[in-house]
Amino acid sequence: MSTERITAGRPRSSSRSTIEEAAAELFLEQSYGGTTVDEITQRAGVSRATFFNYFDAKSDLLWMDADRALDALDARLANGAELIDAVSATASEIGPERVPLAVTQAEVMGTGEELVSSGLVRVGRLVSMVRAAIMAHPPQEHDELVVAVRANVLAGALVAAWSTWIRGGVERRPLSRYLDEAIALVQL
Amino acid sequence: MSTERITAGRPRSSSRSTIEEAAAELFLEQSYGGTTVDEITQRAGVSRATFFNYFDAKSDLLWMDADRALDALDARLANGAELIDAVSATASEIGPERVPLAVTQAEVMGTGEELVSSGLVRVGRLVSMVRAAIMAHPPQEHDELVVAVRANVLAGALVAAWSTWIRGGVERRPLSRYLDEAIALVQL
DNA sequence: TTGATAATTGGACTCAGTACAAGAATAGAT
DNA sequence: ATCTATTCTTGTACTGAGTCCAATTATCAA
Repeated sequence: MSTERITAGRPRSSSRSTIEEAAAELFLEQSYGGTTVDEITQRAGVSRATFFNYFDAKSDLLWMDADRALDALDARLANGAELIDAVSATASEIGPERVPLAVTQAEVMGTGEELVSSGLVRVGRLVSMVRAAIMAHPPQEHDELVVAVRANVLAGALVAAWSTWIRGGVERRPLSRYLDEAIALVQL
Repeated sequence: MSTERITAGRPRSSSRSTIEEAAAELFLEQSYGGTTVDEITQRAGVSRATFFNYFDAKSDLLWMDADRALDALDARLANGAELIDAVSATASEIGPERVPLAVTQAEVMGTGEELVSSGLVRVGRLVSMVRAAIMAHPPQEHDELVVAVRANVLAGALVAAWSTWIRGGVERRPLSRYLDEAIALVQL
């Protein structure tokens, strides 16, 4: 993946996963907003500076699962996979337990501004990826507006599928069902 | 609008517009990221606390035009207007000069995380409004996924139109042309 | 003049995120 | 074993956004 060690040097301790676990615990106990980075690193037995070696922002902790999925999608697209195929393949790796902390937190603490905006950052990333994929497979379309609309529409459908799947609760169908249905709705 | 005075009390001085103007100047001189709230309020001749009486966040200053447009759209929808009509009417009020500071700032300082996320917050607001409007005029559709897809798709088309219009530069056509075209692309 | 109301202000505070230099742990080479 | 390059880790100091609140000030109405 991204964090592959190449040469020698001081090896990473298990800091990353330790931090993730400490954060998950604390968020359950105190909620996201009620937990400081200091508390997380203290429980993880790690210095505060180390936290920012591993995460760009506290809100990254809410979206680790989503980010990993987006990374996987990105990798497939970089390999030249067709967009819809790449989406399907990535979705098939997302089991029912892969509900981002952000969602459980939203239920507990309402939809804070930070929660919304950090989540929308991921949507923005998805839109960028979709647009790049569309432009890489140009079905003779170069009109700026048409490309922009297609990218936003497709990304919007994917997000709708994903969020509906999330809200489906325990008895929901697999994510791929929702995706197929959503994509069918926007295929002209 | 929203800030109509009803009863007595100390009247607002011209703080809001003074702050907006000071901020616009400073952003041009120093860029958004290079300007602190302190500097803005100092130039505006106003206390720092007053700034946060008028704005929830520094990034609000980047999106004042967009927020006003969204307010106008919201008001029309609250009055029961049809979604497409409300969008058209609102768009007709947006002249070629109504390019948010965010866009000019993006050209200067690249697409910073804060710029992206604050902008996407507006997209989120638009999606919410579109979804509410769709559910208020139910063409017998109650399936959660279908509603979510429609809302995201339509909002995505609107955003695509708007951002393409923005990027069109000086010689662009009126915003309503872009919107009509984008909406036509997603009308089934 | 008096009172109610609401804007403004200063000041202290919390916390996320940045910057950087010093220290610690490893692999590989000599 | 020792040295060296590499890279993770940590302490520390700092900036700046956003919150909170009590005190002050400007206006309207009675």
